[in-house]
Amino acid sequence: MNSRRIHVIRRGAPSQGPVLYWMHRDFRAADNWGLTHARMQALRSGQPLAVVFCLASAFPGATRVHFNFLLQGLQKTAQALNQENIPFIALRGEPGLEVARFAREHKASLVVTDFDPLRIKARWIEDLLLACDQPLHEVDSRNTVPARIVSNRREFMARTIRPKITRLLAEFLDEFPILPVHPHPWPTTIVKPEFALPQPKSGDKAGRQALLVEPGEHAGRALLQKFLKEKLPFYMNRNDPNHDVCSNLSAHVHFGMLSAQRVVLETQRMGLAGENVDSFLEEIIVRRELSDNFCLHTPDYDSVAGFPEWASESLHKHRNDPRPAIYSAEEFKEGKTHDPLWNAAQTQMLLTGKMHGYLRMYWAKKILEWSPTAADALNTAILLNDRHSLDGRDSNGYTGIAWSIGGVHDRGWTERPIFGKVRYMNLAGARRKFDVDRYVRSWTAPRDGAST
DNA sequence: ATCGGCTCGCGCAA
DNA sequence: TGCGCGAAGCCGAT
Repeated sequence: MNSRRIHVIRRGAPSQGPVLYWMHRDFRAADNWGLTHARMQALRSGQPLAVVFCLASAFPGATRVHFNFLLQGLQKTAQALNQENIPFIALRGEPGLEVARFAREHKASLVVTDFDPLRIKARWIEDLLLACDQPLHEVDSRNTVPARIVSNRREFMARTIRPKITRLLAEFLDEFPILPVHPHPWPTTIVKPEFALPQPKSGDKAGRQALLVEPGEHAGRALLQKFLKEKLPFYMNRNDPNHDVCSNLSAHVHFGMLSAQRVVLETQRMGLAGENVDSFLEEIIVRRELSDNFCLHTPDYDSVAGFPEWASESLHKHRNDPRPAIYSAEEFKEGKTHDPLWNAAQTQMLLTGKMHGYLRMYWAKKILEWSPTAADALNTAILLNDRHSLDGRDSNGYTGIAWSIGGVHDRGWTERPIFGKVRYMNLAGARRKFDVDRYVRSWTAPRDGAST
């Protein structure tokens, strides 16, 4: 495999001892460069290999629905690893500390882990570095071209990162190697991981509906096949939420149950081409890379401090503009605004764990319009998305919301109240693009006590 | 239905 | 230094 995918965080003299792969972003056994690197190192040194996962006791914003999706997927991943003679070890607690403890106890010679630009992951990795002496390698399995290779600074917009990615695609869009079943068995008995899966309470619509999505890496590949065959030909309708043409892959991709690189390879293998394919590849390659680039090079990726200068100034200038309405966090959450389209989008997210791509922009921009300040709006949007979207707590989410509210990766537009020069969107625009009333009818929450 | 203006700054050509 | 152009638009003129 291309050694440029490997970012050495801590070097170490070669030593005898098992290799650990600490999985915390790319939750899959297949198409995983981090696991591939760990396996190849263990093969080379003739050592056993284990995959270690630690269930964080506290993961801000995550809910039972998220944990269910993750843990059900991990059961499949553990089975797949078992076929490869690689044990899957589930720990619980503070991830960096627990993985370090495990590495010390088993005298590991190397720890390999996933790349992730979010702050919480940087803290976990710092914890691990302080709590053990093992060398640590980080591998970017989330992006086709590793984020650290694409660019070493914050990119201005998609236009500036696109040529940098395109130049490197020939080098990094390669097939994942097939490796032998691992020949060196783990020396000690592994307690089979037991995930206590909290079941949705009866009457918990959100929990039930979100779980109708089949989790796991096999399900992710099946969804991909279905999308490429049945929906991609109609992808020109992607901005119409009444059309079921979106990939619906974001939850699987967010949890790393499906590799973005596999998506690209599979699209190519099927010989697909044309405008629809170009649009889809732009999303799965360029926009994803841009999101990781934004979070990697913007410490305040979830704060107004991360907004570009022109947008911050403009929003500040309009901070005292009268708002047509101000809603509390609770009113937003319950979908109790005056705008039926906004309420419908919010309801769709609450019930299914996802929101249509076009509506995400509209939804976030209206939160800006109906909040006391841009900072309040950003907090509200991030809180709701992290908590209720299955693909929340992802660089994509922080970047998309920063685009909507703070003009990140966008340019200025006609100055107007509240928004200043940040791009404005309204109901009239939505009506021009699709049948708003039809969408609203399909996602109007039934009132309590109403018959169905 | 379609067009131009709004508005900013990067990256490239010169 | 000048110029083209961009992550999803709006609005008024024609």
